Amino acid sequence: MGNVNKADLQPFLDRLTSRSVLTEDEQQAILELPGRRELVQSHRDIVALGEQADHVCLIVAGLVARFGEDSDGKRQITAIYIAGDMPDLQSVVQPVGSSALQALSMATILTVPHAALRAAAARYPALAEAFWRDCMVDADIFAQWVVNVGRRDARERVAHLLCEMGTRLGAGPAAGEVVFPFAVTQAQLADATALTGVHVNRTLQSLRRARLADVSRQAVRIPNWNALAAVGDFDPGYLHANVRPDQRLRMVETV
Amino acid sequence: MGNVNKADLQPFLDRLTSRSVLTEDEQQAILELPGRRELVQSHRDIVALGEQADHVCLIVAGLVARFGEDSDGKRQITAIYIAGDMPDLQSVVQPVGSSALQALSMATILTVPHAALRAAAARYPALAEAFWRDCMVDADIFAQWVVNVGRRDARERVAHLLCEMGTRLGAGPAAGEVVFPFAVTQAQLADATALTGVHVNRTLQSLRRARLADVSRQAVRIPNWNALAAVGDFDPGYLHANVRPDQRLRMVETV
DNA sequence: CGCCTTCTTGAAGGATCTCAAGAAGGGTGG
DNA sequence: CCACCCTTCTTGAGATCCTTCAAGAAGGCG
Repeated sequence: MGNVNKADLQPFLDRLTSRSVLTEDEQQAILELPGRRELVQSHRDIVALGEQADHVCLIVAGLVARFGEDSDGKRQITAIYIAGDMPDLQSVVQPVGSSALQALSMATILTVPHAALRAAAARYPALAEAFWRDCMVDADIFAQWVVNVGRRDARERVAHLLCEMGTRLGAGPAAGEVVFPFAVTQAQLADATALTGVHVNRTLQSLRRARLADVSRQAVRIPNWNALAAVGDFDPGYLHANVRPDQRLRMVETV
Repeated sequence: MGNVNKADLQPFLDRLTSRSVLTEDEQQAILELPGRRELVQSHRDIVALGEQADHVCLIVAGLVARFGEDSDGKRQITAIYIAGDMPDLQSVVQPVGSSALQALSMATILTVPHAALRAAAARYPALAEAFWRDCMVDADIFAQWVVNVGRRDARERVAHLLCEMGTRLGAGPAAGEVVFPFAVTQAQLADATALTGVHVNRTLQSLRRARLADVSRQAVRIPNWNALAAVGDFDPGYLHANVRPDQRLRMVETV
């Protein structure tokens, strides 16, 4: 489906440099990663359950989710990934995963060989560090997701999820109205919040009536960010987004 | 209090080498890590919420949990750590965490300076790799925890948790009766399973009546491991425990 | 135009929570 | 060694949030 384009890798590099300090050379090494562009249809597996991979995928466009599954087929989304994310970066170091990756909507991905990432990490320890750090942010999000699903009621859960996605997509927080694209079905929201589709529907209606959030098939409109964040008990710290430049990290020396 | 003992570090090294291939020198570097032994009372914070740490903690004995908290004070355990675990290893690369670490029972820990771990990782890239890998196993456990809390009912949830802890503590799976020490209160089980203490109590009674598990304040007795695993829909793959020696991983070259 | 997915609504049932209070257990000091 | 206290465990009854089941409406795409 076509070869890699530097523009495809830029969002991933931006993601890394938003939290880690990288030299010019190190940044260049990221932009020069090889990869193959692919188009994935909605509901199609990108990584199947238990599959042993020799490449990772970088999301260029669209939404991708990590799925866990109960034996009686009840699905649970454990993470949602957006453009610039490398959802299975951990497979570089742990090739057999225990969950599946599936496109939530039509998505464009870039597959990058493990070998290339390992070579880059071996050449530049700061890249290994940045990779590790990025994975730990994902782990923080997992932990927060447990709290969300475990300790909040339907309305709070949905509100929290909308705030998380709005923040990660760079739309919030903001004083006025916030609108961001978020093309998921109510059934997918149900899989993410551990509710049923029916109850997600009623919850979205309730949020809309309360003028807290208006979720359509294409986008989310949040008239008052702070009000929704209060309902969802949302504290963005765990996302490690919007890190101030002087707080970006680098432990290793420059080679 | 008191100084580090090599015997304290051995379980951590065993944990690392159970999944990663390390040379003699690398193993020695782990065993020579400096640290301070400390005793932590039950219910005491080891790492407070949002605290910036300059050291990690290694559990020598006892149980430690990662806590998330709702704004109205409802607590949720997002992970339980046992002897040999380094619950905040990720802080080496991400020093400000977004959750607290608290002792579930009286625990002995070893505090190890970040500087020492960073030096070891810089000297031996295979150690950095092993650290990263270990963190990713924890992340896999988080993801599974989301499924557990999100998609299983009370009985399944408790059964799954018991199987997970039994497996991690090296007691299961086994054909006959399995007994392992697990000193938690019902309130703590409730925090872990996202139930109330009252309902955990009734659920434990139900498991006991069904001869599936007998949970006391000190230990867990599982008369029939496979039966409990079936109830809890437990598939141990995500724990990456009991990895065959030939499946242990090393990506980097030896220095 | 017709089909298939997604959304919407109603009604009934159930799993879990909340509130309340008493029993049991473990440790401490007199 | 007993008395006391505080934590933990246990039990009951009523309330509630969410699910399940069912069916029709709306929306998108060939």
